[in-house]
Amino acid sequence: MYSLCDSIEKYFIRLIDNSMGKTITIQRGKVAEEFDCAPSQINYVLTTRFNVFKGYIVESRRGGSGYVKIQKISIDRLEPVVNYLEMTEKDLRESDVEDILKWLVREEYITPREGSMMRAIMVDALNSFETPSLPTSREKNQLRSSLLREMLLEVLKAGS
Amino acid sequence: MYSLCDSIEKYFIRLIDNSMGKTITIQRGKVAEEFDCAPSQINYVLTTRFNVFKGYIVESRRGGSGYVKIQKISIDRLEPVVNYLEMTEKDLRESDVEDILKWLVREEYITPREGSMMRAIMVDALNSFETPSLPTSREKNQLRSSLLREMLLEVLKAGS
DNA sequence: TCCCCTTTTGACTATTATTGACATTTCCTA
DNA sequence: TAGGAAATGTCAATAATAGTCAAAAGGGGA
Repeated sequence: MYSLCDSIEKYFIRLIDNSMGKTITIQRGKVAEEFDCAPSQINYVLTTRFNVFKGYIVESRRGGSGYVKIQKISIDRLEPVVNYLEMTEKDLRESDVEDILKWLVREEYITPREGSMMRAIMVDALNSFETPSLPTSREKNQLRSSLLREMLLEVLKAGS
Repeated sequence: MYSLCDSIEKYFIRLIDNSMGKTITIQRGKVAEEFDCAPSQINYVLTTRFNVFKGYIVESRRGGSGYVKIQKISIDRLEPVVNYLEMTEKDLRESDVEDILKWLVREEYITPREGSMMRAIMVDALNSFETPSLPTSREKNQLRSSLLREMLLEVLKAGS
């Protein structure tokens, strides 16, 4: 017994697999009309079935001639790293970040240049946070974790 | 699927890339007539697609023999952008950051991955980090601006 | 049956595009 | 030099999308 969102998911997957470049561009309203459902149902499907952890990137634009673009990406060797960061909500101390970056470079997940850039940016960002509010050490760790996670996610999206 | 302003944007980009000096001079009224739209539509396209964050400078003159000149900023002349950042009270919206990073990637000044990482820092990570003691939206924009400005200054140093 | 998780909907919000009325600037000519 | 013609600029209103969020509905297992 398929639910509505299962059907919509299958529909998108079929379109994507038949497309060149594994990318489709749709209009939310049109699809909602075809499936005779609320437009926000499409958002639900996108959020639950076509997010980056499932291997998809979604971009959209509102307004006249608005669209939703769904792109299938190849999840490469970065996947376990991102999964790790996603599963563990733990905060990262500065030394943790250093360790992880060294590991990422050693395993050639990222280039040395990227590694030093990430380190530099994270330090810069934290220093810039000094004013006007004073983040606690714990908040800084949270921020660090967040920065690293988002950077890796972006790299995953960008591919190669 | 393309909107009118998408078409006009493509038209300008084609003209610019085919031109010598990456500069074109057009007449607003003529273009509006070709595309059968309101003249102010052209201003809209210029404002949203050909601003300094996207790597373009627009000049114009009114009155008899008026014109609009669109110039692609050469990547080795980032000064206008940095100046602009300093003039606009160091307050950068997310979309400005995205635009400028896309531009730097497009011009192959940074790699897509590097662009993605910077984007992650300045957009995703800042947004995902919400605690009471931390920056307001405006403060975030200011932080963004200063990070981007530092980065551009680095690029300027390295580039020449 | 009851509970919890997923799905579905709808009201409200946000963003983008398009147009048109009106303002401003510059050139040309009487 | 004044005034009209010929351009571009500005701004607000409207239309056309998509996004968010919370509440209701549904479904499967203990």
